Amino acid sequence: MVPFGTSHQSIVPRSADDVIVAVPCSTNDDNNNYNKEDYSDTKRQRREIISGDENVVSKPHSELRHVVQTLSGVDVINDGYRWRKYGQKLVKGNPNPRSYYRCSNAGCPVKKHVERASHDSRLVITTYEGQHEHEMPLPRPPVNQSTPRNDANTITANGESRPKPEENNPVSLEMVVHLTAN
DNA sequence: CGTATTTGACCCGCGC
DNA sequence: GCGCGGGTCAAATACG
Repeated sequence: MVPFGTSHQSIVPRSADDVIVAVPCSTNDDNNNYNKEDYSDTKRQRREIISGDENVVSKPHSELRHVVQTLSGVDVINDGYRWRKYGQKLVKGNPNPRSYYRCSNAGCPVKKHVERASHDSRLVITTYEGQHEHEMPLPRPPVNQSTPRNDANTITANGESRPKPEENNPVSLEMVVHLTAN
């Protein structure tokens, strides 16, 4: 079903530099714990509640929250989906702005927030909310992508989709996925 | 022309 | 009750 809707995180970044390794940490967030802020979404729900009438009752909390930390130079991790930016905010405790994205697919409620670590500009924290119920639209024209990398990103259980850091991967890639079945 | 991005304003929940 | 902080919307603008 979805790329990362299960226990395994098959996030397949096809950007230039991202990674692939994902650690299914759900309990022990000690070492990878980067959440200085607990990602508390407090006022987030009000929208769904009032606009959802009562439909929301159907799915009280079936949204998964994936926190992906990527050590990379770019803040936009291309996971294969089309994201539309709908906001940006400067949050406290972090000099870097947080960007809000929504899946461009019709009917796809998935959202994601992207922010950089306050003390590590290379560390990008992407928080996914919800699950994609569709396939990767990937606007990529199937004409004849002779792209050397990508397309072969079929995540493997080994997480060996490493396309190959041919661009710039001076930094060690570290990615931590935090699944929160909320 | 259509789509995506940008930016400011508005709204809401929580803490004091 | 007020202020702060965070999240979302919507209009304008830029780009393909």
